[in-house]
Amino acid sequence: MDKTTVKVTRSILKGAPEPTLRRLPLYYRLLKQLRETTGRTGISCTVIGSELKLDATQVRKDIEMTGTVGRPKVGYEINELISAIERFLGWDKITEAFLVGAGNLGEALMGYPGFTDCGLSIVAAFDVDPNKCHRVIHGKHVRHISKLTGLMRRMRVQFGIITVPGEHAQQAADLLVEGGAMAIWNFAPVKIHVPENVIVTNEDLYCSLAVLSQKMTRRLAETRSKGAVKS
Amino acid sequence: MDKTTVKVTRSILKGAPEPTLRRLPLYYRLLKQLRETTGRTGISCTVIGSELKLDATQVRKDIEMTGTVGRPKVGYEINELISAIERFLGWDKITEAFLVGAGNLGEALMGYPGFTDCGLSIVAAFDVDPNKCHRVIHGKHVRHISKLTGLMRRMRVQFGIITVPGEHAQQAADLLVEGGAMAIWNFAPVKIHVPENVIVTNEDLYCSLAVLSQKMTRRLAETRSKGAVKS
DNA sequence: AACTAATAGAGAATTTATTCTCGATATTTA
DNA sequence: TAAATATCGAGAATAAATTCTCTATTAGTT
Repeated sequence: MDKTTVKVTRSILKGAPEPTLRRLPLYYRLLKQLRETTGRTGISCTVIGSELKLDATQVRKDIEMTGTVGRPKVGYEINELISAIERFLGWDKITEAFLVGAGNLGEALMGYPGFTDCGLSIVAAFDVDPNKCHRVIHGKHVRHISKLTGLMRRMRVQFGIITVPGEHAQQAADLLVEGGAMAIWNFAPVKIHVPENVIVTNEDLYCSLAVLSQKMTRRLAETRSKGAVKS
Repeated sequence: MDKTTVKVTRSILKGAPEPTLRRLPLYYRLLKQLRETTGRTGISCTVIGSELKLDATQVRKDIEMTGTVGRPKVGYEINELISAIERFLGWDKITEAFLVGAGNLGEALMGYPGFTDCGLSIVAAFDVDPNKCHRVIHGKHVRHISKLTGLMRRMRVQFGIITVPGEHAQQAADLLVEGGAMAIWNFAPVKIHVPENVIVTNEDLYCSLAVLSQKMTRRLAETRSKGAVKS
């Protein structure tokens, strides 16, 4: 068993570091785009790095996690790399999802292009508001929330997306858990409590905003002091 | 100049580490909630940590960045801590923003509760589609995109939010830059190119999805092998 | 007033992530 | 064919983030 195998095995056992996981989609998108727009079949870390303004070694280590091997002087096969990323992230298999909260955000997600590439298929949406129910948005039915648990069990859907207002997020989570959810993608800006075996990822806008806000604040402080402070 | 002062100064000069910045809003939310629902005035890192399932020392170091000092055996003043976080992130000052793309996602953001707490005020939205213009959503006017640059300069708005489909994101960014944007919050899943002095933060759903997808994939692999593989 | 328990704060130790360096290899060019 | 060059892959070095350990301080308790 060579070194690469060891690393790949570890990546499967312990999972890739989160920073790596968050960069893989960037490579994925770039690769797909290159495949579409240009005719090239190979790519090197150097090029990927300069396109995305990342260190080439970092790109190489990330790619290593997916198990793809390259060739000196040439780089990687674009097609092979794309497949490897899909396989590594589980984007090669279809995951069906229920969405709770058919408001604007929910509707936006239902029409989100490219989720298909990630194997994510939102099969139905649910809402408490009867006015929002019985509609069809982007080809998906919106049903009353009371139907969620039953349908979820029956259809064996294991993935839930929460796009309800914060104050109802916990209820939504409870229903999804009752329906047998294995994972929940929570867009509400609240911490939801679920059993330990349920995976939760929060999409918290305020966390990103904080990063941006502080950068702006520091930039403003710099310009105010006429560039005296260098970072 | 004591040690704390040194650290705070550094946090102003170099900025806090991103992981810290992303955790501060979690504390902020918890503190606000505690202030509203309970009558307590003080809080310790231990409590914050156990509430949010974070290490107490980590919480303490994060708080240290904001310049707040606590008292042994007691902890921190909730009010003081809230203000310190607001000040540190720049959430104590109002930032006016223009939003480009009045689709579902844009509409969702316009109605997002709590942006006010972060000092973020979306003052107007813009769209190419004439059908979407001249409406008022959540009290904000939607205007035609052709008006963006002029209005932005006139009103001295320096913050832009992009919620257009990926294929138009670059155009939107160009307009915002032309209008004098200092910072852009990009919700389109594409890399936008802007001058170096413009701050960009991407809200890329695919990056989060990648983290979640891989966790699910690994979980499925574990259960398939009947728990033989432990992480 | 002494004792106990809880906590902040400082600094060390550890872990994790990123970047650098070098050798091996494949491709292209002279 | 030989030389030059770009790249991967491995490992070392560095940097960043997290966690641990200890001390001093404060509030409550006996």
